[in-house]
Amino acid sequence: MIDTHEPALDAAPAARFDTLPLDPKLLRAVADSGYLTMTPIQAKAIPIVLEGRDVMGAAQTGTGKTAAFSIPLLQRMLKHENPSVSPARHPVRALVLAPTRELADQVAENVKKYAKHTHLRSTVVFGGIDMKPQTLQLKAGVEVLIATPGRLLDHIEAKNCVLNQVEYVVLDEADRMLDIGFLPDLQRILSYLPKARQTLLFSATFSPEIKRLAQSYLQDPILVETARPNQTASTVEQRFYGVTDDDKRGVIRQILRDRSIRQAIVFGNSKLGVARLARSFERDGLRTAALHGDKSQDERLKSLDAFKRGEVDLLVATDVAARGLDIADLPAVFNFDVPFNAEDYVHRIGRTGRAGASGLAVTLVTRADTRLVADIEKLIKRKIEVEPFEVEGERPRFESRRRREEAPVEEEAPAPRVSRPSFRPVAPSADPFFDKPYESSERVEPAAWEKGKPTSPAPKGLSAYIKPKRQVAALFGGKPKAPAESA
DNA sequence: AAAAAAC
Repeated sequence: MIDTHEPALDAAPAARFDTLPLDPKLLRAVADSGYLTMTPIQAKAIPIVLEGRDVMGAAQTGTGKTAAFSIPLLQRMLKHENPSVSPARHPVRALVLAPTRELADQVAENVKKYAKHTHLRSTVVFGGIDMKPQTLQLKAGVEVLIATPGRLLDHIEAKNCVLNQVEYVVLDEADRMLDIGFLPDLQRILSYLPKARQTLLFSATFSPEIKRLAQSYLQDPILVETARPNQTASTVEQRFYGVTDDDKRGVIRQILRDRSIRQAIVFGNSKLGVARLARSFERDGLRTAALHGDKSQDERLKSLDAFKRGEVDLLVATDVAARGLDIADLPAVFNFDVPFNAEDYVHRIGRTGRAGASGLAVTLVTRADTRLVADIEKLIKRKIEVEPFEVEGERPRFESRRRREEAPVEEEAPAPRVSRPSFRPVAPSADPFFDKPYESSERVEPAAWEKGKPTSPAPKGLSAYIKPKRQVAALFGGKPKAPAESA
């Protein structure tokens, strides 16, 4: 298990929302939502957003980033009406972009909640569903538009919305939005917006490359971070079990049973794998729903809703569910596959342990995952111990059959065995890297973000993505594979 | 080794 001790970074008593210079309409909505005090990211970011500054905000998963940008933006929109435009025309004044449809939907729900006592209208547009109702909403006029990139471009090109009056832009899960897969769409969208605007970037993970790239989209920004970047919530118990592929399903079932886990998300790396895994759990009698990009949008929303309502126990999902989704009191997350990007590990396990609740995150590790685990270890700056797992019951079918041929046995209650992917746990390392103290930075001007880095303009485009060569830790006690062998 | 986001 990972040492989750965190230094107390924000010892000051939590400030209340009603100490902020907010319109009574917004304070009432906040109170309606049941919120009294601010989380650290909210306490730090809201005053700065109110000042009109560009912000890059980094805070742990599940600490209220959505409210941290939407509440102060609504306040600014109430206070600074655009005098050149009649309010009756409802031009889009604030644009929020999110990387998945479900997340856009969730953000929109929150914005609506905070704006409900104001005259400000909002709507959400994303792909996979009929454009017409969205078009009608847009033509009726909205001040706040929440969107995924592809569908927004469709609406822009169809002239269903005009974005030349946008004063505020938010990139939720900003590091993903600036990722190579989204960047072209993002740049096209930004090209339709006025240059003079306030831009906010929020995420739980920001790599140094992305931080640098992000600066080219911000003006004189302030970095707000409330914990060491890329940090996982200290309330989440993280475990890594070394297993074989054949044992993975059984291990999950066993943990669910042994720990009496009510509900969990199981993450897989591929759509096909997730679909198969979901069917397998279904056959085992678990109430299961699948969520991935090959499902219709209708099915996706139904799966998520059923899970949130507690009608299904297991949500088997790709990384479409990794980021941002707020599922109340989710007790556990399983990584059936180790994620390809270490950042996604942080986001996946961030679905549990939200808002200070406790949670369990189990990652199943096979011998082939050595490098990926080393990447995670490096990102979260914590020593990872891969533990052996004691499996109850029979071996997976093909193995037990083979064993029977060799030595026929009178099978009674099968003895527990250890799932052994033929590696040994990591030896404790003396690497001081993992115990580096965290230096809190409340207001850091961009130049200081990258100490010692060249002060030349931030690189635009692909050069920002060239990562340094990854180092393979001798995680399983073995040597890194020779190139000839790995082919 | 993949996923996501438009039709």
